[in-house]
Amino acid sequence: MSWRDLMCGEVRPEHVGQRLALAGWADTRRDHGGLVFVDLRDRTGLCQLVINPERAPEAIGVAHAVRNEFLLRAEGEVVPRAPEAVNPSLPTGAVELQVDALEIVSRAPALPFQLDEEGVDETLRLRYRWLDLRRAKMQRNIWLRARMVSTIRRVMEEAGFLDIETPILFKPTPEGARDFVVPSRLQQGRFFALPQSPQILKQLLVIAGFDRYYQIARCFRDEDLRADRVQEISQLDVEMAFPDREFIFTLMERMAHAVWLECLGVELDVPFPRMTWEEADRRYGSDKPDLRFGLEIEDATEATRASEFGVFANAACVRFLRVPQAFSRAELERLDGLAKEWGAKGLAYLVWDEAGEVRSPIAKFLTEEELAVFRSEPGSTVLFGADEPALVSRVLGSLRLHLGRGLGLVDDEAWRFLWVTDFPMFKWDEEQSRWSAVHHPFTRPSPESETSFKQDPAGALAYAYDLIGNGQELGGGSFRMHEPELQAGVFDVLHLTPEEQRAKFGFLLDALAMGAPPHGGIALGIDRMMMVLAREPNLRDVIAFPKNQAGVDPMSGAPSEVEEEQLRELGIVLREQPG
RNA sequence: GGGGGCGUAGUUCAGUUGGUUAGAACGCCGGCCUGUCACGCCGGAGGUCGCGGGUUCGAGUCCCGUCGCUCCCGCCA
Repeated sequence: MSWRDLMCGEVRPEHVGQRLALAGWADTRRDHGGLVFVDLRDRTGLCQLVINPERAPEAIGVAHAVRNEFLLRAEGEVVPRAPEAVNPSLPTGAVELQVDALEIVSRAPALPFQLDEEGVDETLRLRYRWLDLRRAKMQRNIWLRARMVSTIRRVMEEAGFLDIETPILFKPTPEGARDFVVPSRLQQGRFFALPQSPQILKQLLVIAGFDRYYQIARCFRDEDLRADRVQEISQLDVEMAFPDREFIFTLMERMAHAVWLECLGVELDVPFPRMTWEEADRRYGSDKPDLRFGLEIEDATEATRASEFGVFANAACVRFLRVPQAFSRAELERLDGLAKEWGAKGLAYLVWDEAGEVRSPIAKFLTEEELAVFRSEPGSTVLFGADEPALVSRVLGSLRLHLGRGLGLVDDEAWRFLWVTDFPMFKWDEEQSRWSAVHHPFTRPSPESETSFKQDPAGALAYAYDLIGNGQELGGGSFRMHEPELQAGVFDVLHLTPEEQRAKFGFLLDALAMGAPPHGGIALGIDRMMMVLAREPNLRDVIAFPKNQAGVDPMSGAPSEVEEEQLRELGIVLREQPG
């Protein structure tokens, strides 16, 4: 029998009467009335073995040696459990295996942590990842991930996309994240960079005539980590010639629909709604709005233009949130502190108490007409942002998320996807005092901005789109520039000199000049999508062997020092001895 | 680079205002009972309170430093 046949936990009522060989890790062992019971564990749960001394005398001796996490192999017959013995709240089910033969395949010491315990220190879990991965939740997540990837591949192949690999050892990219750098032994003093994304390569593939490319690509960014950010990710990378936005949206919707159906049996509503970046920013204060709850931002800039209250009258933008709770002074002070952390000068508010009366230090500055605009349900609070539009968006958007979660407004059962479109093309980089690309420097301006972006970078829109799921950015894409002059024009705005352009991606400019078709595509983060699908707040729990927040693998100890000989071969001298 | 939280038994945690021999649960070891399943009962082992320094008659507890983990900001085209 194959290993697959052996996996326990798959034993179901329809197997009654069948002879089976099962393998699994012992979860618990109990002796009772001369019988020995062993629970075997695997991904889907537990299966109980019953070892009867009359039926299998040798197996009793073996069973007595069994400890938790011993790997066992048992042969026997699947029998129904006496109805009165079936406790539906217990995981071992309505059938059990009457054992004829039992074998200890592999032994184990007492484990460094208990597999059924929640909240075990993550370093410990990562250090003994092979044990951690045996736990039901991790088994489920890794299985879901495999199904997701296989479904994605199926949908992409059916749509005629060709899976093409691109190099891991490549070249530093211009902007964006820090590169992981790899020294070259054969070319001493020179370095590869690991790709942050196969962006340029996939464009070259389409230019080369592979008009529908996809890849589940590893991407690397040497930036600080977060609960939802790791340095090494997988992304579904897609590019096509003669792109059509409707085609790409429909394809991605079909893909997400198939993944959710295949993995969870859930039917997503497609097509996904769409929203321009401007609308998302205005109504949700975010470019990745979480639509699982309301609490939309409202505008009062015009309504307070002539207000007695100078803060409102003089602000470029006045917006507000109606929160269905009358906050206390202490709560308002905490919120004020948060708003200041996010850059606000302060947080003006109106509290509508249970009697429908207003309580607020600013109420006396507002006219009856103005108050009428903000009148809300008794027992609610109106929170204001009054400043530059970008700042108001950021503060109210952050407040909205904070309050939506804190007040339990988020519908945890919901799946809310949407497309965000019409992003700005450039943003002003204060530190370097120059324009930088919002998306990436190969993103095409929208048709309306194509002729105006050089004169008006601030107003230029990109032919770009993001896919959002439950408030997480799942990925994004754009149409690219197949005209070298247009690409060069964007580089100009980004202040890349012609020399820099040549040095960094002359090969792309050359390719664009040799008969490039219109092209565009999208990239979706597999890990992020898994986080949403599995409803995991931590990306590391959907990755088999993740690194910790310091970028270290507690299991292997990577990154580690190398032999001096290796450094010599690479021509590398360390400035300081580590440690 | 910055801010918050945490660090006590194998694990998860408690530990009062600084005060006797640092506790619980689970796990582990031994025994008993028993168609049991979070089994039950009895017994046992197990601790450099992250590390270093300081204050004090006395520090798990207070102070300083340091290390590690985690969450967040910066950063992540």
